[in-house]
Amino acid sequence: MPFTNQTLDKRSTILCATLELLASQGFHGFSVKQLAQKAGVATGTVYLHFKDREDLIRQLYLEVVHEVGKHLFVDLDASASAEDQYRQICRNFWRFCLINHDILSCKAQFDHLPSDIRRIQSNESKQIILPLYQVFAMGRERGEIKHLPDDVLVTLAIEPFSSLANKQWLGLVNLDEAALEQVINACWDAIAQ
Amino acid sequence: MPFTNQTLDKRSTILCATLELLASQGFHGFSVKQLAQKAGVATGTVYLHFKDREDLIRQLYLEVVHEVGKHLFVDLDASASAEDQYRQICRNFWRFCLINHDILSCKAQFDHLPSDIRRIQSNESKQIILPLYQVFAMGRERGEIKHLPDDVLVTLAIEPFSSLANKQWLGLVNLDEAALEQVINACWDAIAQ
DNA sequence: TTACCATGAATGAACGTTCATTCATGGTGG
DNA sequence: CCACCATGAATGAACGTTCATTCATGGTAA
Repeated sequence: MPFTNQTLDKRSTILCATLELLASQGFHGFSVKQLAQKAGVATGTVYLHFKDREDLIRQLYLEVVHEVGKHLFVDLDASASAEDQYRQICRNFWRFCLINHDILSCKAQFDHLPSDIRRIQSNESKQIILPLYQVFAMGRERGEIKHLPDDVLVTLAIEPFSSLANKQWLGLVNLDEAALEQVINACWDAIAQ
Repeated sequence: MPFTNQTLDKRSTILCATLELLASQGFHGFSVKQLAQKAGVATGTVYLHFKDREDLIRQLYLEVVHEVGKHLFVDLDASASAEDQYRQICRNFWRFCLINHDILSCKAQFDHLPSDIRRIQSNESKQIILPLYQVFAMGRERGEIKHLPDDVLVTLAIEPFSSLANKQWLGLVNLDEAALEQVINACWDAIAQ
């Protein structure tokens, strides 16, 4: 269980500190020396667990993606309608983004890196959100969801929540439960047939 | 006229090279020496026009925001309905994102920096898209647009296009004119009352 | 000649990475 | 039960490199 600061093995401790440092200092302000200090280990220790700086960051990204995936599909009723399943995913994602802002911040930085230097295969994250695509497929088949490519549907129906969670963190918006449901309605309107 | 590689004054030449370098190498891979090489000037010349690295980058961001604003509202008929004006803005934004991918890439990197190190006031970008807020206000008054905060409307109705343009650049989607209109319809559905 | 822009070698700080060394640990022979 | 040793995780000083920034110098237009 990464990303909780209890007694962890060294590897998780280092990954956890990397997450916090990247989320607060950004890619550019991140240094291995600072990381070691934050993690409470020697600089050399980092290199016992990770090949180099790039390996460390790549492995963090994998953890981040898995962490998101782990929370997206909880309490999902596979027999429910596409709309109901989608709405539950939205609530899960929103709650996750609010609680784990560090993860959200890191993921946003990764995802908006120039494609030239982003060595991480996005296949990983595609794999993770497969259940979402199944919900979309079901909705399309039953004529409840517009016939748009999965990538477009994700943009219209999922990404707004991470953007809004970030704005909420910045204090630009403040969505309570009721407002969240309004936004979910709006997003459903966007993809509903 | 920045961002075009014709005979420019030194300042614009440097800003232009900064844009290209940031868009391709990212924040972390960017160095002043490399910039000087790309711009065809000596490293010292950079410091004749900009106080330091941070000043250079901050000024680039201002240029980027202005450039976006300059293209968002062209061919806009102020007497048209909120929906028609919104649709025109979407087309403008989409076309701009496709043509100026470097600017899009830079802006995305800026906008997803951790708030702690992002010294740039977002007041600037708020000011730039004021006409958009007026369209939203009009739509809300006439009961054509949902009663949601401006920031939420921007997320639902504008941001998807930059996200999709980026995906198009990555080859994940490929929207022709007809598909674009479908997406505009979907976004309008999201914000329409 | 003068004023000024442009240059790029020089500088010291900071970077990622390495590696000789330390030391808490657990197994083993007496 | 003790004394001894082998182990390898952890350390952090040191290394070579690269960074942002400076400034004495050279070139050019007026």
